[in-house]
Amino acid sequence: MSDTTATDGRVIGERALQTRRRILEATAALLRDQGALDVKAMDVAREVGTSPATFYQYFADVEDAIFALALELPEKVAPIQAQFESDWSGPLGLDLARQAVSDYTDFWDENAAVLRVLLLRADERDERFRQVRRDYNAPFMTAMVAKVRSAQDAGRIAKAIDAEATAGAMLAALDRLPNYREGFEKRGTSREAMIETVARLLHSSLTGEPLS
Amino acid sequence: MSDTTATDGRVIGERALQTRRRILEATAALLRDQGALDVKAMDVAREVGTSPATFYQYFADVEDAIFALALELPEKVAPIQAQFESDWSGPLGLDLARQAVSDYTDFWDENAAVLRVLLLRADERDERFRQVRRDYNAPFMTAMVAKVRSAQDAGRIAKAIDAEATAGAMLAALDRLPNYREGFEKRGTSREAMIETVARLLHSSLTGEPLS
DNA sequence: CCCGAATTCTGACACTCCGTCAGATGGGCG
DNA sequence: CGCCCATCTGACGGAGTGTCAGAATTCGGG
Repeated sequence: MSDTTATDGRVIGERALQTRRRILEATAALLRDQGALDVKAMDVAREVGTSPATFYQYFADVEDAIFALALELPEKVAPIQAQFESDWSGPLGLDLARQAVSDYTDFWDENAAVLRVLLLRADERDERFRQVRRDYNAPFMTAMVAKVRSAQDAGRIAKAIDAEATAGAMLAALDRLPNYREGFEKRGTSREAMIETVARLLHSSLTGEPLS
Repeated sequence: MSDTTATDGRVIGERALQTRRRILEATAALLRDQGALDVKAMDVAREVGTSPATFYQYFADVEDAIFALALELPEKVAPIQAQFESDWSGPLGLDLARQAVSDYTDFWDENAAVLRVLLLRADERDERFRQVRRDYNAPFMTAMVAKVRSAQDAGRIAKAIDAEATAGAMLAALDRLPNYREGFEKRGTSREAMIETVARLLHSSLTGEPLS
């Protein structure tokens, strides 16, 4: 694990680490409140109560600070990824799926602002955000692909189905649906109903067991 | 249908409409090439070969120009939405689903840059982008919800499934997967395989017919 | 064809933000 | 206490933002 450095490359000490951390927190807060297009380096500096020059001591620009926040996501999401590795076939499978979907939804709610930028910049083909997205997605994908493959071996899912594409589609649903939650709730679909449904879709699509 | 106006509210004529159009095209091009966070009003003006002041005559800022581009999407996507309204049950259903998924994927590939900002700003709770997202999504949602409901009435999908959430999950897959295409192709999943798989997932989840 | 009025465009400006220094500050250690 | 080095910042040139007043262009009527 490499040490944290300033923009000029030098390894930084304890006081600087704290400053850097405060800058990251302020960036995250502004991202939540104002959206990705409106966060200015100068706003962050003001929020932290420091000079703009200090911001540039630690980050090349605002995007670079958001990138640093994105780097912290794979680690935070690891326990949830682990839940996707258990065996979801059999009578308890749906319960496991439900728990996994619920936890992943919570995770999204807490980290939505950073996740949105991560996905946006990766979609826009920025190589370093892509790398983080890969690290973030890979454990989900691997686990879900394995489920589909084993359902295919058991003859419960057609061979014409592509395991990777199926896993990708399920991850897509998990990543976009939290963003639609508010709209759903306005139209009478509760959080619980959403989780229940997505869990069943996931469970059915990954294990090949019928939608009931 | 209301007339197009300048930022000061006056209705504009033919020459101005053309200028506005050129500004929009330049904005779309820069959005594709540089990503949402990097488009400057001045870049757009340079690209069009006009003074920055002209840009501000038609749009309050860059986001406003992107919003104008987003406003054109619902109309462009209408023919594809119509494809979701046909009956997908029976032996031809899967073919119809395949065609719909293929066309929607093409649409995404052509309009990805604007769609990404539309979704981002709507996710970030910007009210006017939300309104456009609603207009854009509603026909898809209505059509897909109807399919699920009728499959539920026929007993092929459990009542515990929420029709809206199912439709939302499928739309989520359709909206995010084009962004993963490149990564999939690098790992050996062709565009055709992806469309085939998503079509089957859609077909199965919306009609309740087995995944084979 | 020319003129005046309406429309469209832009130079110029004040302001804010960006990004980089050289040098000031300050906390820990001998 | 005083030195040293990590850390911070004032100050600056450059770029982007957003707004005018007035210049340029178009167009209809005479």
